[in-house]
Amino acid sequence: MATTIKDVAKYAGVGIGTVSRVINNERGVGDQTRKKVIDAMKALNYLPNNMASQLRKNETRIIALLVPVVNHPFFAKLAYYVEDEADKFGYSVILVSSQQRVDKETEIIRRIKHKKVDGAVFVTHYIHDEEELKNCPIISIDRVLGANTPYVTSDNYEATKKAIKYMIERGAERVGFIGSKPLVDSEVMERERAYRDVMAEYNMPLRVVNEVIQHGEETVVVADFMERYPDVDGVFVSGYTLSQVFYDATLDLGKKIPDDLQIVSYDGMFKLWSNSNMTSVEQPIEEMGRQVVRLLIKKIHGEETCTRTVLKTKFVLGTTTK
Amino acid sequence: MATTIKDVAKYAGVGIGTVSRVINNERGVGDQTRKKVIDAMKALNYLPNNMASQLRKNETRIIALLVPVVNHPFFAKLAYYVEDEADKFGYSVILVSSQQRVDKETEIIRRIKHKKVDGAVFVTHYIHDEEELKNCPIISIDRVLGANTPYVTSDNYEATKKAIKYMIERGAERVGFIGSKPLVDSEVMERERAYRDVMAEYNMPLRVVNEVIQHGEETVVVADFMERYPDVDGVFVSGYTLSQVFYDATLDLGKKIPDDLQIVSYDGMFKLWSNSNMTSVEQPIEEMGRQVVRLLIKKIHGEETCTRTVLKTKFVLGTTTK
DNA sequence: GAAAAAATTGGAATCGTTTCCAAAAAAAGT
DNA sequence: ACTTTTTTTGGAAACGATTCCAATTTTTTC
Repeated sequence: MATTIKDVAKYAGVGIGTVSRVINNERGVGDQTRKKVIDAMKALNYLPNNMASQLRKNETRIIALLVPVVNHPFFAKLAYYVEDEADKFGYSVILVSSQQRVDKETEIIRRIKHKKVDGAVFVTHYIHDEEELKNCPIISIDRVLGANTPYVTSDNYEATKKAIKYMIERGAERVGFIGSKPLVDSEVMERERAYRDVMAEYNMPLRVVNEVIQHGEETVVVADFMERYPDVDGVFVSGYTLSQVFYDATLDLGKKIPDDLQIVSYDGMFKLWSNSNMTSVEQPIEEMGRQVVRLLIKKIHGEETCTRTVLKTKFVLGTTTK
Repeated sequence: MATTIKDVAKYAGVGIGTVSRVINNERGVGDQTRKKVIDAMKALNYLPNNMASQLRKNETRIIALLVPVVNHPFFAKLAYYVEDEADKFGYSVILVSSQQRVDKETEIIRRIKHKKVDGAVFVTHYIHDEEELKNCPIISIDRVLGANTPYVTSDNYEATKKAIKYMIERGAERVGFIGSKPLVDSEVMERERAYRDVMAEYNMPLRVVNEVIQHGEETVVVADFMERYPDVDGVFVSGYTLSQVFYDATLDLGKKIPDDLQIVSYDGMFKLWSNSNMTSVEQPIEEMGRQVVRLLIKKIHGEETCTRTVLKTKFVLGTTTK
């Protein structure tokens, strides 16, 4: 029953092609004609049917954003900026939380192939057949998915080096590293490499725990770390959840922060307490979100994109370092 | 270049109607024929084009979820459950953060009318022309949008009453209420009503601050409250952000919680500190998310739905009450 | 003022499904 | 064996836009 382009054409006394041209703001329509059409659209309360134009143009103008969980400051902020940037280009975002389930990723790939979405941003960490990803416009964050999948990341190596040296300069002598190892090849692993390099440079022994951590296991891993290295006086914590758990655990152990123990985190929680916050490497979430969208749209349109985009982090001083 | 239903039909040596029936799992196809078609689909690596079937069926199988911000535990969790439930019915969810902008809401209504989405869930708080919402499948949370817009809410009145009485039973004598007033008619206002009723019942004077709070103004409002009522020994805080700000502020003022001052929040933050958490009324987020989706899908299909759904909250004891 | 070039216009064909109707085949009833 | 009923099948029409080409009109050029 809805009014279609035909109704508008008839009402305005023009052809459907002309109406289409007016809708899409194309040039090549006379001024009076254009006005007639616009008036007709108003009079009939016409709204173009998106599904029809999608079919004809073969694009949905929808992208999928796949995150492990929505309820996490990093992903939530990322989702916001992705949505905001996509909107600027006329794209909507479908948000999917993989919640540790591989099938969700495969499902998104399926949706791309079914033309339910035009492309996707992957922030999750599962393994895929490289073949499966062929011709799928996908961009990932931090993670190396294969030759045809560009990714955006932050300067993990340099930022970690700087953070650790900062603690050492402020007196830390027994420096540890605690992290959660990603399942797949990811830039996140650069953090451990940076730590090892700094330790070598200063001739300090390694104090590392960096395993694949299941959701909920953080407490155990942290306890394990503190048991193995009870003498640490400076720790680099990789990741938001771990840093939160680690901080709480050290307080429970009666450590004075930062006097007994300095902490720096990568992507750590900013606010700890009324007047205290963690010294941390802050990722440029906004820039990451916007970049990833711009790259994806380029890829959707078949343009060339650079495969690796590294963005600068910010070192934010808090109260967990001297 | 993609394979279409026609290619499958030709390959299998059947009509396109038959193929369509197989795709949609309809009955009325002979067993051998069905097998032939399935084999053909596999052989040709056929994937139905969603846009085409959407156009024909006049449905997108997409719903929009409009929240004020994604980066907020309540909305993030809600988003997760909405997505999960929608997925069960074959719907995708487009997440939009209104970020305090009215135009985003109007934009969603536009998208429904353009058939970009089938319906929407509104969790935001702006005012709309009731006429504009006619024939738009929309469900809201907490908020009364008009006669044709059903909503889901929690038992605000009863839960608040219970929470306040709990503090009084544990010795609170000067009880206050601090909240953020919604812009539109909302069930959230029941909380203040409950507070006033309890105060009347116990013959206690009112200590209320409940205004429309712009984002970022919370600190000022809390300071204002503490200045006006420095003697409070029990406070009900409505809402997540406020409860966080309020708790920090009272600590800064040197109050001992819960000895000097008891706090209960509605939808407050659970974890405050390593071993402390806030006593609060916990909303049944999962149930709210799932219900809202089921109602919306009913509405999309033109079925009748009840206009007001009230779900039970849970009173969770923490360390901010005696 | 005629010819050439440029701008405007109309509408058939198309995108890839679903849906409907009529025809054919199979099953059931007598 | 011949109806009658039921099940299976094929394919035209439809969904509502865009895109292209040819036809028309307008503008420019000489």
